[in-house]
Amino acid sequence: MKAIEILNIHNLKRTSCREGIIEVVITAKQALSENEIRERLAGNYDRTTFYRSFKTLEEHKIIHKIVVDNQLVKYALDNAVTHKNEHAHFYCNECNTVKCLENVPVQQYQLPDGYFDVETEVLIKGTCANCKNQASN
Amino acid sequence: MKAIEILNIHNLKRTSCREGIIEVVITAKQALSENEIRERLAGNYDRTTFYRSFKTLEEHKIIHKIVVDNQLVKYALDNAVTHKNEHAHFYCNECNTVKCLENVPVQQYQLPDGYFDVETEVLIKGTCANCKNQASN
DNA sequence: ATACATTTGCATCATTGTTGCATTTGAAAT
DNA sequence: ATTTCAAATGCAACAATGATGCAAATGTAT
Repeated sequence: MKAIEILNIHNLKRTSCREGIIEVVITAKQALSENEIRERLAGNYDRTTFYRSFKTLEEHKIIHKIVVDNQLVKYALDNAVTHKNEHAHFYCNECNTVKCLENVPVQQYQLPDGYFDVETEVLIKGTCANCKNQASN
Repeated sequence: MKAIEILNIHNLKRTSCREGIIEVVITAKQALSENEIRERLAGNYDRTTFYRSFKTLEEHKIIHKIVVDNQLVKYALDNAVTHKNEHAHFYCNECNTVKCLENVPVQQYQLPDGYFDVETEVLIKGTCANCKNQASN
């Protein structure tokens, strides 16, 4: 799926900023921060534009945001695009990266009476496979 | 358990700021933000002092932090004090409150090979029992 | 090529997190 | 009770993220 197709499907204007963000996020192996996305982008965009683009893409469920410990914000392609389920996220304390665990679905939680859930976020913190290997060398 | 006892157990100096924060959090029915805690406190403390007090109390697992959508930060008494398990948290979209679901333990997630987990955060968003009742009136 | 709604860039501000450093305070020793 | 010193506080300063108003630029339908 190309960035422009995604924008068309959602009836969003095909601006270079939006297109660029989607392309970067599609090809990324991990969730990326605002600055990491900016570095991988050709154009030079204002922070506000970035912020508003992220917001728009989030609202259309093209990307989603993962926040670690308040302040570390990362973006990744959303399930709605990849046609997968809600998944858990993993934050590696060693390399500071966030990965979508696409094969780790969010579990159902039994809520107390009267509670109604809309969405569940699961963030697992620890050491990723990459960093664990390095540690055992 | 009194605030001073808790500080003594952890070998922390009994400063009025720390004591006050613990007392507020112990009696709170929900997780509270920095400002909500400040309002319930007698003394007037600098933001940095607050920040460092929270950090110290967190490090000693006396309180813990719940972050909603990056920016909404709430504090609550930690499991280690109440002798309970790691639990899920609930954010109510209606009344904007965060509650510890002490009876909803965090579930175990099966991670991909090589991944090692240390901690899992679960935040469930939706409507709380209180707000659901009001809606049905 | 034109027109207009949308998006962008810039300015500005709020909230949370963080650090350095001088001053104050808690608590141990006398 | 007084002294002493490590630890905590208050203040200043700064970083990252979120947010809004408004004029200028841009995408897209005509």
